[in-house]
Amino acid sequence: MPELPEVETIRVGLSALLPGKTVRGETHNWPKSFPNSKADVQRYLIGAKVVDVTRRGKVLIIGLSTKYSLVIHLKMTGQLVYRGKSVGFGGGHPTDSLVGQLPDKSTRVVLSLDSGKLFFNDQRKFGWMRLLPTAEVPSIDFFKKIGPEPLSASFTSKEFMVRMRHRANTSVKAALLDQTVVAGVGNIYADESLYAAKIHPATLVKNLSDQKLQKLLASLIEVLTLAIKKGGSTDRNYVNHEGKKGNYLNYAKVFRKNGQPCRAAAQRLSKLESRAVERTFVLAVRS
DNA sequence: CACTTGACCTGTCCGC
DNA sequence: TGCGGACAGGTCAAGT
Repeated sequence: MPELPEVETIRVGLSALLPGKTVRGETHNWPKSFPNSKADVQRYLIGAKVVDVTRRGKVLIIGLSTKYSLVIHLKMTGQLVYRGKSVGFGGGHPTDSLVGQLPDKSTRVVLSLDSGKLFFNDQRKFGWMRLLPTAEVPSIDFFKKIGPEPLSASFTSKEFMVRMRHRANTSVKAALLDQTVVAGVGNIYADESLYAAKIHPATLVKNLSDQKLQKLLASLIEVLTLAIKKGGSTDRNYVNHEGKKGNYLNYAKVFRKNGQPCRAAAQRLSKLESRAVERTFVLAVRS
């Protein structure tokens, strides 16, 4: 679930907390969540200072003074929650938090730092965190094939169109979800940007005009920017570095609105007509 | 190369 | 109430 806006929210939060702090310990209870050897942990993680926290697509990268990095993919249900020692490891405010006392039963990895602990929770165990030499990070398979950052100033609509056209025979939604086309888009922001651009998700890319694709990119940028501003989306699982939910779904127009009347249609159509549009709308929400 | 499918996992919900 | 199955949806490996 964590897509670009959610991972970016965590990145900003951890950037304010971790740099300069030293890692004192690491424990994990599910090997796939942290596959490195004990020897590597001793050599490159314990005693290392956090240098920076960066992001590429949906992947978070914690740079270390040992010239190794912790590369983290939250996949569907991953959470990265920091609790300072002064605060203790108890839960957050009940209304805006989804996590209580930590560690909990979904905690897979705990990093101890001088100032507190970083908890990697992952209900479904799809996510992972691994130590890699910083210089090798860009050359792992995932990063070698990944597309450009949609919010980067150097990303042009021309490049977007070229990449989309390579997926001529797939649905436009499948193309948007393909990380080698554009980095960081998942289900929520694909649905929202397609709706904003008035494109049915099942439309084949080859049947979209250049103009439509340009509109789609503009919508995507708009949607992602607002989502970051609202701290990301919490559907069921996502929380930020403080364990708090995101607010974007209050602004979402279609994601998880299956069966509800179409707002755009309700504004300008008679009851009879809007009923027909509602059916189309429900179709459009399904992936 | 373009595209599809199955595997990886657990918690939740729905029908019987 | 308990129990099985569908579903949730991001990647990767292996398939056509």
